Amino acid sequence: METLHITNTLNRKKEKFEPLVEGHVGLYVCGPTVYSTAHLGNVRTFLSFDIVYRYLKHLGYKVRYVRNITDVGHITNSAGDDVDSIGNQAKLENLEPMEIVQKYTISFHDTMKIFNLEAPSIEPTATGHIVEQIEMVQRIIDNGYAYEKNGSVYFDVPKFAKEHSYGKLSGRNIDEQQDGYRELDAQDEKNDPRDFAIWKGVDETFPMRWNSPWGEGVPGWHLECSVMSTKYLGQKFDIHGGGMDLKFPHHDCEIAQSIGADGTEPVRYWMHTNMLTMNGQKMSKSLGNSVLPLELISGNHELLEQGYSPMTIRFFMLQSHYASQLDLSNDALQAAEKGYKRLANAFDLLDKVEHNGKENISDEEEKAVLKLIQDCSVYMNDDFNTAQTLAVLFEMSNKINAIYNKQFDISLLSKATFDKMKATFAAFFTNVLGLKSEKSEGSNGVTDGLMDLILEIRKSARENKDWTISDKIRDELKALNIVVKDEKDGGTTWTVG
RNA sequence: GGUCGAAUGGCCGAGUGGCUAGGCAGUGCUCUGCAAAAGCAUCUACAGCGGUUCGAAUCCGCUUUCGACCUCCA
Repeated sequence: METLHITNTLNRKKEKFEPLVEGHVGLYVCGPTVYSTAHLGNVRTFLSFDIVYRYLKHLGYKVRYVRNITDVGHITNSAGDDVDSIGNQAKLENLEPMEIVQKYTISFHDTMKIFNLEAPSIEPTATGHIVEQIEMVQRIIDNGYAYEKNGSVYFDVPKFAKEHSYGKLSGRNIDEQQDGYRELDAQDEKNDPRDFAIWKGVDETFPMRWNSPWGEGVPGWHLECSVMSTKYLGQKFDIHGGGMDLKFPHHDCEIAQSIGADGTEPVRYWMHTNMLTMNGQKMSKSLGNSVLPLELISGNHELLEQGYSPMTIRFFMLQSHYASQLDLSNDALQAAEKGYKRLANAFDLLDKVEHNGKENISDEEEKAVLKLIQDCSVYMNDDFNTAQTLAVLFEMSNKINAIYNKQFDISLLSKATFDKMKATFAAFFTNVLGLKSEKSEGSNGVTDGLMDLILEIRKSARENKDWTISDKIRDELKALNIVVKDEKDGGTTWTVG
């Protein structure tokens, strides 16, 4: 594929991507609710959109990437009681709601950084856009798609559905939804069980609340995304993403709200990432099978045999397509760890291999490498196929390794092609896939100096064919997790891990 | 019950109507003082049953199994 194609979950078809404004892309992703630590499933979704963001930029687009922070606890009805997730957590931790928000926002940012995710261009908060949310509620009321009851405002789904399509993202038929709903609670004031709150009146027992034309309350869950995407990207914008589990009701409601308020279908390309599973089941807090990023890195979790580095985890996730379910398991992670190391090792060699200037070009080899170079883009253009792109990088690493170890005659390639392969490998490894070498993190000036000294001593031992000493040094270092490699040309390298 | 999506070799995972994805593990060879790494070669596949087709793991139907959403979730 010469140009980027994206699977649009609105129609489940792979479509050619053409931005609204040439050269610019507006990207909105539903961010986290900051009332607890993000788990790995959350990381997977944001990682998937990190790739989208990075690749769009790689293609030369100017991207405005908006990812919100939900810092208003949505009011949910649990066992007849209204509960606000952030307020609830604040009570548990004996903190102010905004302290909870601050604590978990920082934690979220730290986690994103650990996995080398780029920060979005704008990270707006729900609490920072209360005014705009009230205004949007008013527009929806003015347009006749919402009604006020006892200080709350509800979106009138049946009325909207008569004039527009409702539930098309999730493929839901409005008329068939009646049965699936629970019996109305006695205090439920909606006209129809399918209606949803866009403003929810609360009393003084809720610490987070704002004044509005309908009394004190909090904005509805779905509203903030509609408001902030409209504010920063416009009434109509290019890409809206999120986890599959947000398709319904969250995203279907967003569409309804935008049309209800401004008469505009807001999103041109919807993207949904699939779930990370653990033992075949969706990872979620309520199921109690979630793994926290730091637990996976340290290995400190009852289901884990060992810890895995952040880049191993990133690589592991990139080996599958974002739209497929991915199951977390020790076997898969261990395989990923070795695979990542192999690729990272080739990346580290890029600086050490140079073309010798002699060209005795083989058409076949030249063509094969040129195809690899092109394939990186071809596969990324095909709905961000990171798995295939990694496969191409592995093929390039074969070449790079072979050249480095003099198992392949570099003169069979032109200097131009060879240099292009190096540049492509580096660009896709670091900029597009967001991987980096973790090697250097175990060393510093002192270790480097010590290692030089030790290896110098070992070198003289080897020159004297004193294998006892040289092997002892190698074995003892190995016990310290330092791997020593003797290379063909007589040199010796070392790595941690 | 409704909606949607899966089922690929020992494991993980891409994927297209005809052309060996890739990684991990295994086997053989080369290189090497020995290792390690690396390179080359090689072995295990497309849930089952029908259908469409010159040709299907890929399209269609049925069966079985599994998952997601329908309540907060990325």
